[in-house]
Amino acid sequence: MKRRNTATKDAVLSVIETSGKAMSQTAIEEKIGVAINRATIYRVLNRYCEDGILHRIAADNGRQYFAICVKCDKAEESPHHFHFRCEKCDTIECLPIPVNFALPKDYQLTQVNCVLSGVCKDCA
Amino acid sequence: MKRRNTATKDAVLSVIETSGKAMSQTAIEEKIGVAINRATIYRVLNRYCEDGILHRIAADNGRQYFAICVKCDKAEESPHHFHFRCEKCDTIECLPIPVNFALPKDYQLTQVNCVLSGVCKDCA
DNA sequence: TTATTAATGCGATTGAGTTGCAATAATGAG
DNA sequence: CTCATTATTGCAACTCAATCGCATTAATAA
Repeated sequence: MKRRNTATKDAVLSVIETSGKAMSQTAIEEKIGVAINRATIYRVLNRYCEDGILHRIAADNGRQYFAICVKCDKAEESPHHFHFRCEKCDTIECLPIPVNFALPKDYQLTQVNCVLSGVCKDCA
Repeated sequence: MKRRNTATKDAVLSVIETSGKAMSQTAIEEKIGVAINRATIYRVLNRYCEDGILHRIAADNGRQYFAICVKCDKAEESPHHFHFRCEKCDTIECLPIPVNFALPKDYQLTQVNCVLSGVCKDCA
């Protein structure tokens, strides 16, 4: 299914880029300025994830956050990193800390989701 | 608020103990045999978490899982470990792999939630 | 045995995320 | 540029996990 360029898609990506952090649908809707339907935002986010533009973080508050990871397209040896969710400003940022582990024999890995929570340096 | 002993509480803990893994409310309700209200199960689970009997794992499928961690009461230096969620049998197990990281300056940590997903050794 | 109040069941509610469907609009062909 | 195709959007309804209010039940201590 070929993608089309729309103002909505650009606006969503732009808001996330500007924030420099991972954002939830709610946060995006608040910051985006124009009125965009909730379902549309989710669809845009999901498409970006499919296309490898964004990555999805499942936070311990049960919500999904979406981030542009600069490392994603660089084919690094350690694509998995920790995330930090600030309970005060409700944002998630990608920490430059690789996640290291040795999975036991016969386990097959498809997803890594590591989120540390607390108060970030800006809110401390 | 003083706790009271009830058959429900014992049954919930027993099911989790028997499974040896982390379980969701749904899984507990299925396995427990007797009919216990959904809200009650959640309340029991939340109370056990408050009391330090269980710990809560927020999985990347958006659901909560509850586990008895044998290490919880041993005051280890590394209480945080990885969890593995099997996408086939829908269980989560605590892996004996410590989570190591050095949080940047001025960050305050309150929660660690690390979940690896894929197929476990029993389902491979 | 009785009073206190924690625990439970039920139904309603919240909140995140998804889906069906009709309307709109981006793109490529002519 | 015009038109047809179909991706995208908005809206409303819906699913699912989890919570909450309230009346009822039952564990505990006096």
